[in-house]
Amino acid sequence: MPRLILHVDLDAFFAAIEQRDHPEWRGRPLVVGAQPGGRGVVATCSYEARRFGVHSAMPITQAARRLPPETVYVRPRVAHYAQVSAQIMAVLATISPRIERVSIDEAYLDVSGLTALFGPPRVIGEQVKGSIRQAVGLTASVGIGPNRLIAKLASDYHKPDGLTVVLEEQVADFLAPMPFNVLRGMGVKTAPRLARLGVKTVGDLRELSLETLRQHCGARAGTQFYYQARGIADDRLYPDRERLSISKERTFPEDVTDPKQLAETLHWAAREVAWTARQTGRLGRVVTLKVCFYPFETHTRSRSLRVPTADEQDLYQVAWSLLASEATWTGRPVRLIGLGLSGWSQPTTGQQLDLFETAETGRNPADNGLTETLDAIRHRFGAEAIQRGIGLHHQGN
DNA sequence: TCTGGGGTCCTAGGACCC
DNA sequence: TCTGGGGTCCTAGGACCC
Repeated sequence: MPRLILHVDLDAFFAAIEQRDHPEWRGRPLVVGAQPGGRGVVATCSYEARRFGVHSAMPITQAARRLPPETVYVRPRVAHYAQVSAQIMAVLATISPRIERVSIDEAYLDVSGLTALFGPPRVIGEQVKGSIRQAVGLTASVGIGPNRLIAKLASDYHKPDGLTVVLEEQVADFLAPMPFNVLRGMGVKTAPRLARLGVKTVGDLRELSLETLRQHCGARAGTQFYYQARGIADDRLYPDRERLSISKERTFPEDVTDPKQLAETLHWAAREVAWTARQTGRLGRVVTLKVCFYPFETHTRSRSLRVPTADEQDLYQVAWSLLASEATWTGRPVRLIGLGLSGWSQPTTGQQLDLFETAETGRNPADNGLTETLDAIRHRFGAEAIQRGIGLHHQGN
């Protein structure tokens, strides 16, 4: 008995919310993202803007050249979109409790057992679209298939406001004529490699042997593509996946060489990351510094701490020492700098638990109380340890 | 022509341990 | 003295996704 997986994807989500909230912007090209002239990209744009060839991830300068003067440009209001998203997810959960939210505007539902209650797959799809429209006044595209891949491709098949059902016996015919780069994991690096072999459609790709695919795409990805081309993919949901890392980064309007400005930005990132970590009850052991130079040359440096932390001073000091220990970076203009925390572990000391208590009181993360708490840990484990990021799992490091 | 910000996953080498 | 192979951790980079 094949499963029935439903994928729901809100149409031009950010742009649709802005047009919903601002009737005067309806029917006009609208871009949510960077301001024209700045550094940045299109996050989402309205269908009116797409008619000019503009799409997500397009550099804003390029988009602005294509779009007419009446175009509306707005900065993303992510917190607001997240609220709308939560409303939608709540409504979806009333249709099937087996739900996996994959991003702010996408979710999978396992609707395998629902045909007895609602009727055939198409009726379930209509129910999903109808309840979203009723709850938040937005349209969504829905795809239903025997697994995640087919459901996702089906929701992409008709946009916007689409509904596509692909039954198991239709999978092969559905896939064969599609451009092969619709497969998951087929990006700007891998696709050209296969295109050189003469592959154009999923049907073409299906002619390649497992060995050939693994040779050109790597063992893992190659195997994935082999099965995807045959419509074989995961049909499970992963509802409660824990976030594995927290990070904050900033691209400067113009490249920066001033160390003071880099330090300030790292301070800001450390404060934000530490705050989020504490609010979600996490202590991390791995601090990662990310730096990007002209022209888009990106580097990361990370250090594993012996004592997990969620303290902004710790994060800042580790990141700064990682930056400072790279002699060849000194003086180079920096385009982007950021900081991440990962490698969660349970709090092991009373002082660490105090961090969360402080977070729960809602006090400003810059509050000195937190630093005092960390001082206690420093005292217990050694100041040098925390200041240097302690790190040093291996001798001689 | 220029490329955000937040993520996940994979690969690969070296260290270390058994 | 010389040798293997597996497993895990750490680190850096890269591809990809929304």
